[in-house]
Amino acid sequence: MKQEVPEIFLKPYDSKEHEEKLYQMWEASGFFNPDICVEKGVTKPDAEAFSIIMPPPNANGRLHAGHGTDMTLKDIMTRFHRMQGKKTLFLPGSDHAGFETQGVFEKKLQKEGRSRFGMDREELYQEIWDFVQENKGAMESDLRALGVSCDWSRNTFTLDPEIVTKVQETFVKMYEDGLIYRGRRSIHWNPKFQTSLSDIETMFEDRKTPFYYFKYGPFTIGTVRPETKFSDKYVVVHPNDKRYVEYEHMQELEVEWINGPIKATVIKDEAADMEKGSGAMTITPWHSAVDFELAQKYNLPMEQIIDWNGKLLPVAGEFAGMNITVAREKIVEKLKEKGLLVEVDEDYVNAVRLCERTGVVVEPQVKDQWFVKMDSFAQSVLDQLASGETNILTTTHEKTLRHWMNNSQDWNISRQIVWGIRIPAWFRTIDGKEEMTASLTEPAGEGWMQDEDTFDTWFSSGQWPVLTLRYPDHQDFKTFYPTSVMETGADLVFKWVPRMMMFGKYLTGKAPFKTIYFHGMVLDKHGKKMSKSKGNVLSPIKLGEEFGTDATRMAFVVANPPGADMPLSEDKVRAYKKFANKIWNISRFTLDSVSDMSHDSEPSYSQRDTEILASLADNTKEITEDIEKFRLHLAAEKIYHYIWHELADKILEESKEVINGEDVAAKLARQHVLKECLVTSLKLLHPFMPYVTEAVWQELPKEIRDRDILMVAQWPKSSS
RNA sequence: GUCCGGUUAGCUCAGCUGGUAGAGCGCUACAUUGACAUUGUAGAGGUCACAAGUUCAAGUCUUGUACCGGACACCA
Repeated sequence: MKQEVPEIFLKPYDSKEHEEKLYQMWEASGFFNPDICVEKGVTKPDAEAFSIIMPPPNANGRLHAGHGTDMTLKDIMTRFHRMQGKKTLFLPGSDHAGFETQGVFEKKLQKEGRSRFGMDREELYQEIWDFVQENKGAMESDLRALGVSCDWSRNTFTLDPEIVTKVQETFVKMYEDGLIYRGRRSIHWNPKFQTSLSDIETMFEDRKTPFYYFKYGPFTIGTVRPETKFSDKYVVVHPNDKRYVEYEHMQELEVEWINGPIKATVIKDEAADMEKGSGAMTITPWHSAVDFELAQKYNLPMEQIIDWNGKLLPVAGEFAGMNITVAREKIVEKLKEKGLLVEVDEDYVNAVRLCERTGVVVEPQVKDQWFVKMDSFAQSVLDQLASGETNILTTTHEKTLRHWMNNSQDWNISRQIVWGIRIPAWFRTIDGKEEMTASLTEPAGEGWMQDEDTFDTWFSSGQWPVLTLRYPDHQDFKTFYPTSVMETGADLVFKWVPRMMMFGKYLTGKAPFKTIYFHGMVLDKHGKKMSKSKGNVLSPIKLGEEFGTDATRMAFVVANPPGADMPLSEDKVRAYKKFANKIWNISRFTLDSVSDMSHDSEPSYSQRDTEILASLADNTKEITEDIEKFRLHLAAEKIYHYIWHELADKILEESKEVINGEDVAAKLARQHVLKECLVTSLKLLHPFMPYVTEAVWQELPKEIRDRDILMVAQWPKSSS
């Protein structure tokens, strides 16, 4: 009985016609959820687990090319393992992205002529919450458009009440375990956004800054920051510096300085670099991390010169109240008038520390903050790598991470912003004595005030695998922890990844993931960084609309090995759009060729038939292995190559003769072969190009498909 | 300064455990009522930076050279 080939195949594949419908079908089927897969019998109850956690995309923006790679790679692995019959969970979530979001929101306020200062804490929080909810919805619809097969029923937000409580509990536990301390230390201060930052939230930028040499008593000192020098009462020289042998350690001298004579003390310490300038420097402990350490070493007094807004304090005398950028020139002018300016190096290039998110110049300040002791945690991360409990696919990133862990600093986790999880610490002063404690609820007794600060965003996202799987009691935690793979951007190698490793091990005793897969950055077709200002940004959503999501996904994975940056061009995406259409036409041809085939008859294969099936099995084996071993870029290329240059170019071409020939037995055998090639190819390609393969699958006669939905069909066996 | 990379077709890049090289774009020719104009088919194009070594065999492993680049650190 001849079956008509569905009409839909008569025109080229139109992604727009299918994608949304198919996603809705998948979602409605419930098969994104591993529990439902078990319930409905597509996964065995005792099947092995495969789990992957979505790095929470920030809830303040849309999906960009980086996310495109990220989500595509994860979804490929998810779909593959699901088809292999594993209990497969891809768990979605989003991150409140503390300071970053508040920064974005404050810019919005600025545009509206408003400011967060003076706003009520609750009111501000609520406004940001609403702002984020909107963006969060947009982000989630972007993920759906990309065909991401994650389990939306488990969608988690870092500010869900349950998560907030868990994060606070971790703080209390760490406080009680002595892993967190309150310290008065030199921190990075963002004067515009009024918060402290951790090292990794800052970056350096080379700027041409005049380098001034001033006369300081008998010394010549060099500086790029005269505005901090008002109360510099200590001059440091190297103990071996022959120029200064006549001065002794702690010797006092009277020197003429900015606002008149002061008493200066000589410090001899190896921190002074004899090669640099005159070899003598004065120190400003409050506004320099290096100076701060020296001051601590010798127990020197510290004085704040610049206030929290970047203006000079009364210690600056006539310059008090001035913004430091304005004050600098005036101070230099005054020193020049006093004859204390020796020389100016106008070509000096200085590395200025900036806030990574906002570009604001960061001011070192001394402040009481919460710090995580990193020694034991850094060791824990190193141990996880050394023992092989966690394996990083790319050795170069493993080296980077090791290097970072061997040089880790204590981590400042307090932020002076409201958008985040409030630190559950309490302070009070009783009889002039300060007390503090950590507790989820207000401690007993009078006068306790909760810390106003919130956690650094990485403090919560660092616990993500543990939090999303509902440690410690939930069944998800028992089934899916440790997660199988952490696939994320290489830029997170020392931001997010080690924090998850330290928290995961600390809280559960087990590393949070077995394998770490880093992908690189998506660059433009010339290998340049994508940026809005250059106008070379490619949006995965727009590419999907123009060329189809399948084509976009293929472009993100082919020739994109772990760890390396990848240039992306529209041409590349367009090429895979052609491929989607090729699948469409192969399917049409095959369905037409097998339309009068008898499915229950036993074929008698020719030698060539056997060869074709053997080659199919070989390809299946290689592609399966490539995916299992995280060589997704090779698997994608192989399936592409097989379908186009073997199946279409050779097998289909040579089959025309057999199908149209007189030999009924040979025709029947070849029909079985073609059917097998099509079904297997669709399955192999499905993780990469889910839409077009599913669209074809839905048109296949029931006799030749093992499940109604390709997404949960059984992965082909590689041995024939 | 410390630590990492890279050098393969005109361009941008793949190439897993060593077996004389691949993709996309570009280029050339042919093909349009028989799966495919949202094109297809065929083809040209590479002493795999250089040198030495290991090996029966090196783009692939080792060492060195040259030239590019990245990350981190540094505000005297």
